[in-house]
Amino acid sequence: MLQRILYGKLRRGDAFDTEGRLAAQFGVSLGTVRKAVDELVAQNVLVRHQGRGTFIATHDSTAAARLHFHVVGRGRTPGVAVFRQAVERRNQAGESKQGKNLKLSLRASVIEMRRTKSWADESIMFERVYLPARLFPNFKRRLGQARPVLLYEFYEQEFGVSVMNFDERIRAVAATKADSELIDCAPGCALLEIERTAYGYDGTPVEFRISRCETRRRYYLHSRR
Amino acid sequence: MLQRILYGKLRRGDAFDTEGRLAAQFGVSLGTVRKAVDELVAQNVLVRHQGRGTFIATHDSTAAARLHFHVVGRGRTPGVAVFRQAVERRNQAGESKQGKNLKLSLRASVIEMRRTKSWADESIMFERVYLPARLFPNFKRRLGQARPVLLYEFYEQEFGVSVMNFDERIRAVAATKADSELIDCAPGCALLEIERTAYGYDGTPVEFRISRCETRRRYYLHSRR
DNA sequence: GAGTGGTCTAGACCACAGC
DNA sequence: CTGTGGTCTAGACCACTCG
Repeated sequence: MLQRILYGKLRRGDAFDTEGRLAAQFGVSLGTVRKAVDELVAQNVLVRHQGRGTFIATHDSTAAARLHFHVVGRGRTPGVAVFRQAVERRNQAGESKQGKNLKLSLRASVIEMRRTKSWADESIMFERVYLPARLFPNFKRRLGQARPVLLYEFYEQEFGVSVMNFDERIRAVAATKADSELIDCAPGCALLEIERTAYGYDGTPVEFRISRCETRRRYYLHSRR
Repeated sequence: MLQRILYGKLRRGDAFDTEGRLAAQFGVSLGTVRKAVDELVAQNVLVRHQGRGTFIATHDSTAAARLHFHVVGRGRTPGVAVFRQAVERRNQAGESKQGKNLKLSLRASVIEMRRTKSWADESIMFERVYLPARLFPNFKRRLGQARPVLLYEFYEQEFGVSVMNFDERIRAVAATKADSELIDCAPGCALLEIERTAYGYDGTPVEFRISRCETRRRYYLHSRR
């Protein structure tokens, strides 16, 4: 019910309607509206601020970043920086793993982005990111020289694409020679491979990403508390 | 508020009080009770069944197992079996990693269990499990010849210890020679190392576990949907 | 049919933010 | 001071389960 409003015109971060107004608009009681809003808050769609109002959640908050950023340093705080970033466009979605994971039709076009991440002068991660071109028009031009670390914030601000959920499939793999040139590790050393599919409001895949990460001084954290 | 009742006498799986009765007992209205119960349901403490009543959640349900079992096969369904299991008791908690993770005092005693898991005739996982002996009296005797696959179900039924939450820290490591004798893989091959701390109702650590897992035909799944 | 949870209503009062 | 969300109340009616 409330999802309809989100699809409409509102941008993330905007104030949402008052609970009282919503009750009137939908012709239901306040308690019912509160329950519906509660559910959307639980799904990180809305954020409440007592005395101020209800707002549409954004990705720039540290809380949201924590939901999507799972590799953390052992001990000291991380100093993340993006090292290298290259963008390419492909028209071959169809049979590839990326196309399947993004649930694209055979000839839909896909944007590919490669980047490495550094952590305190050490190159620790190599990522390949795939996006359905349909959702990200003029991607290369809009990216320009910017090298955003938080991609989801960038997607949201530039394209209105919000990541709500994800699946991650994690494996241990041996570094290839190519890996060892991009990540500070010897060929054959153990790397974490994280394959992620990210989904939007409506459950459509909006990003597919494969990351390889060196984990001698960091780890992937999965917490349920 | 309702936690108090759980600490009391009720066993898991038991029927819980009626919402109406709870409202009367606590001197609050039905709506308030419903909200409180909602929260406990969200935390997997209670389960509602319309028309039957509210029950204390158990670990034997497949849903609960899915919350705690993250390594899944690629494609076909898994046939899990426990291969080997050894129990040992130690009186040295203190300075060890296990002791720290279980937040034990220096001289508290710790139970150690080692086991391997097989999946379709292939040995794929080696686990070391550490338990605070205080919570698991007569562990070795009570285990007897049983080799439970679902340890959490066993903890719950035999000791009344319930796992509610966890942290998992995941790394990629190279198999040692010892690993390769327990897991079907060559020395040096990449393994997933999963370090888990499990917590009870009150947030106390009740189990610490280190697993090494071969991931050529399976992966660790982390899903937020 | 009696008892349970599931959903909803139309109010009340409080805590907090911002002018 | 006004408007917002936060919490609570005391009912109502429905859907489901089980004897």
